[in-house]
Amino acid sequence: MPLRKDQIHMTIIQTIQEGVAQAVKALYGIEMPAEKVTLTPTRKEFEGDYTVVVFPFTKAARKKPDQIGEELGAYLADAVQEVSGFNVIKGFLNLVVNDAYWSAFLEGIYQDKGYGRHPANGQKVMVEFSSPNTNKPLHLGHIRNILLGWSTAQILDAAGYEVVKVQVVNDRGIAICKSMLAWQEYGNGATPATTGKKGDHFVGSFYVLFEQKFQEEYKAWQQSEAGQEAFSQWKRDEKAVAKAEKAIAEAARKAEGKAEREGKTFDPADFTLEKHFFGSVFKNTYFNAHSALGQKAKAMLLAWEAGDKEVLTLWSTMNGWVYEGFDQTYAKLGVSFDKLYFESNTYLLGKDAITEGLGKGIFYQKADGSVWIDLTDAKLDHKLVLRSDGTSVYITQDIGTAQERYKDFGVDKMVYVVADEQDYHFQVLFETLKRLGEPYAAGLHHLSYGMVDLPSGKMKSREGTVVDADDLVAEVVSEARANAQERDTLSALSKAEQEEIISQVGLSALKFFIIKVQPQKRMTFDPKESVDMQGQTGPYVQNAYVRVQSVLRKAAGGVDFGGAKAYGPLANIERELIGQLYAFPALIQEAAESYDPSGIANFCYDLAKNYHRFYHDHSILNAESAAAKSFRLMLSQAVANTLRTGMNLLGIEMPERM
RNA sequence: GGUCCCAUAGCUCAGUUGGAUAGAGCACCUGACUUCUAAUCAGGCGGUCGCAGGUUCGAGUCCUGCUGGGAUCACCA
Repeated sequence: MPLRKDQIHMTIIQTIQEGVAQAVKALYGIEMPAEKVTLTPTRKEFEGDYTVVVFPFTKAARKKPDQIGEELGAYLADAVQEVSGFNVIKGFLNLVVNDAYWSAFLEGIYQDKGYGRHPANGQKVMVEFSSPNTNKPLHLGHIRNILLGWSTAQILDAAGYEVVKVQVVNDRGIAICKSMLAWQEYGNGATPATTGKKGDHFVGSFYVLFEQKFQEEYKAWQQSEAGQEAFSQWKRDEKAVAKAEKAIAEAARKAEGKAEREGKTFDPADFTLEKHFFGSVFKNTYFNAHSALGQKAKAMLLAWEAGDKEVLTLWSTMNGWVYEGFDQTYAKLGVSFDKLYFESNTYLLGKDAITEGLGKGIFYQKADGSVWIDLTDAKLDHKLVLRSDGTSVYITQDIGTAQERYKDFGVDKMVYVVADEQDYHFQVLFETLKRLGEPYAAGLHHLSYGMVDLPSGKMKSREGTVVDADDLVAEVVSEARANAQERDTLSALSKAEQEEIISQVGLSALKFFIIKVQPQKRMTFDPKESVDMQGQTGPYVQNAYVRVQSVLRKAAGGVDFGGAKAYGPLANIERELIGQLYAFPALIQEAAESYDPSGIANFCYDLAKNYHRFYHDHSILNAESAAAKSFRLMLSQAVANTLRTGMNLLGIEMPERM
């Protein structure tokens, strides 16, 4: 009788742990809870499935590890039905689980395409990701964000949560005004349609144009009397200069070290007081107080806030172009959202919460009218939540938006996928929401991730080293196309089917490359490696799945799983594969709890790797017996199901052939 | 100056609650397609797990200090 799935999963490890706890009590009089027994998967080079570490018992038992191992092993082999054998090596007790147990397990799951997924747990979670600004197209950094957000959402779904996927569109502010202004001044009425450009790229080009014009203006001003006067006036502030000199020396030291490591030239002329002053100290002041373009952009922002009709029309037109572009990119990446929050609707939210919190003494007001929260007892700082003129800041908005979302969906948890430069912001936000007594406060999580670097260093928009999302997708897909043409395995299919597969393969290379790295780590993105399709890559995993599909097709009419029971003994690689399948549901749970999809990616790779080896070493359709054939087909089917589920959790689709 | 993140092979990365001789891929070298798809498999080469202490039967993993890299500490978002 096949065991029920949920029964079979979590039990063998627990069964052994119980057995060990019982054994040490009977043999040595040691009382110990079963879950404290250290049980690890047996290393490949030894025989066995699970290993009991016996060192912890040496003291109480007053015996040598090897002897304890022998005694425990004998006890377990006798007392635990599933344990069919054991060996002791250097104080480690390796236990062999009998074939019948594994066969029954496999038979219980191989038909289940959703194997590994958990039943609904009644909880609701919101995942926020992507959240772009509308002034320029998506780039590589957004791709990491989107892939993390999407896969986390899929994983939470598989772990039993009801998931709501949202993004906040940062559609207002000075940035979009810059694009609008540049279009108004230099656009001559051009549109994405008249230029044949994708909408987000079109608008982004005007943002770049604004920055160019601004830089021209600023450079000229720096040489002017007013500019030099500002500089020399600042130089009289000894404290500021001393601080700047320190910062410059530090920056120069780092740049020099870096140049040396990478064999590049180091130019000390880049680290002068004047460059530092105009580059970082004074730039905002210039934009706000001196720049003609800055004045115009700010005037446009004010007009927008005042509801100026003409400005609003231009704003919604240009944002509309951007959304068309974003939608195409999202569609290509295969992601979607359940709800969009627009900053233009939410930027005024949160004030009520501040007023309310002020009444409760959670916030305090300074003489100038500004409102603050004191978080020093939470090892944070004092934080402004309302300006002295009564207007909101970023965090005010986030408080209001969180409340709004809770009203909309009543979620138990909220996950924010945002780069690690905002770690502090989210600490403050979550602590504040906690003090406000929000019902979801315990379920807040910032899925923080490291920046994406290029082999040449940081991406810098000013230096034009930003990797565009659309270009990147096009590149991996065209690489996949070239590979497919060379291999010529798809020629029997229609053009549309071929293109779909090519896109699936190319995207899997890109997605897998990014998602296999743990979120909190900075990662180096080498474009050359990202299009690799051999080795530890998405296509490698897809290929294992495709091999199964091919075998199943070839066995058509002759697929018979019925004889599997009679098969035995299992080969090591077969046991190993089943052991991996066995661990999958718990892995999903773990990935959900840690909000980290990278483990799923590495699992898929390991499973595919073992399957490739199995496939190479053992014939399936021409197996030595009918029983072996049935069993291996069953195993192949189960591996394919698991690979597909696992890769889908990463947002990667599996082709039937490639 | 305060706080946070990161450091494992030439490069990119894994490494379960602390467990055996620290693993993959790429690159480089050698071999395997008459055989279910070679986007594959097998073998070789490659390590002071940043440094120094500490806890432990046992430390890449936990604690402390240091070094290096990154971020952050706005009435910006």
